[in-house]
Amino acid sequence: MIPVFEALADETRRALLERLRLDGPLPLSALAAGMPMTRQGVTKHLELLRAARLVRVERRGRERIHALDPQPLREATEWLAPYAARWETRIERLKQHLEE
Amino acid sequence: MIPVFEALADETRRALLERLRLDGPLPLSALAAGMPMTRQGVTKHLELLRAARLVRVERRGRERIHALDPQPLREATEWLAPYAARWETRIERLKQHLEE
DNA sequence: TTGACATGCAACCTAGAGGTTGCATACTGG
DNA sequence: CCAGTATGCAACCTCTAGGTTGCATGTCAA
Repeated sequence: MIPVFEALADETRRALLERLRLDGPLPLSALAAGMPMTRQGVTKHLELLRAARLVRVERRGRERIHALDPQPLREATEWLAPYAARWETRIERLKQHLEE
Repeated sequence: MIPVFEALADETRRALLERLRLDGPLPLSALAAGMPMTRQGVTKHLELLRAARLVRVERRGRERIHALDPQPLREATEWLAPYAARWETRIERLKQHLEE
């Protein structure tokens, strides 16, 4: 059980999550392409993201499709919420943004 | 320039931020008391939080008062916002499904 | 069937995070 | 002034995160 903030601490992992959010489910090879590291390096990051329940993996033929699961990010947002009260009336704008 | 998620990745640092949020500005000695580590250990974490602009330090006599600065947490919340849209729409879909 | 592609598995390397101990420095109150 | 409190500074230790290389396995396409 990897805490979500630990998973978010790494730039590579954040990039992977962004990629999955924008482009939808992808196989490892697609995720590894364009990354400044080896495929095996990306694999390790994906394993950690999976341990943090942020990605779900599903076999499809010889590929393994990785899909985003944003649910654990909710904990993170909820942890941050009380601090948001500190930076004051900006909350309203954020609320509106979230409701869109 | 420490990215904020890296600062949030450690349980001890999150505890320090919580403490500062709830109890207001505190000297190092007060923050170190009750922590399961040495004062110097706490110092290192506070230095990192300071590098991440999450705490401001101010000398007062022989004490150094540490105060929370929640501003950088806003970046974190904003980074998370688009993902929140995902679980919101999921909930909406679920609602609609249940209403059928 | 046979390459070629997608991935898994394991061993290995290295820098830095997270912690310690020991001592130095600075301020304060009586 | 002196003793105690608050903190800084530096060296050191250990473990693991983040990356590599090399090879094995499984699957598709012709």
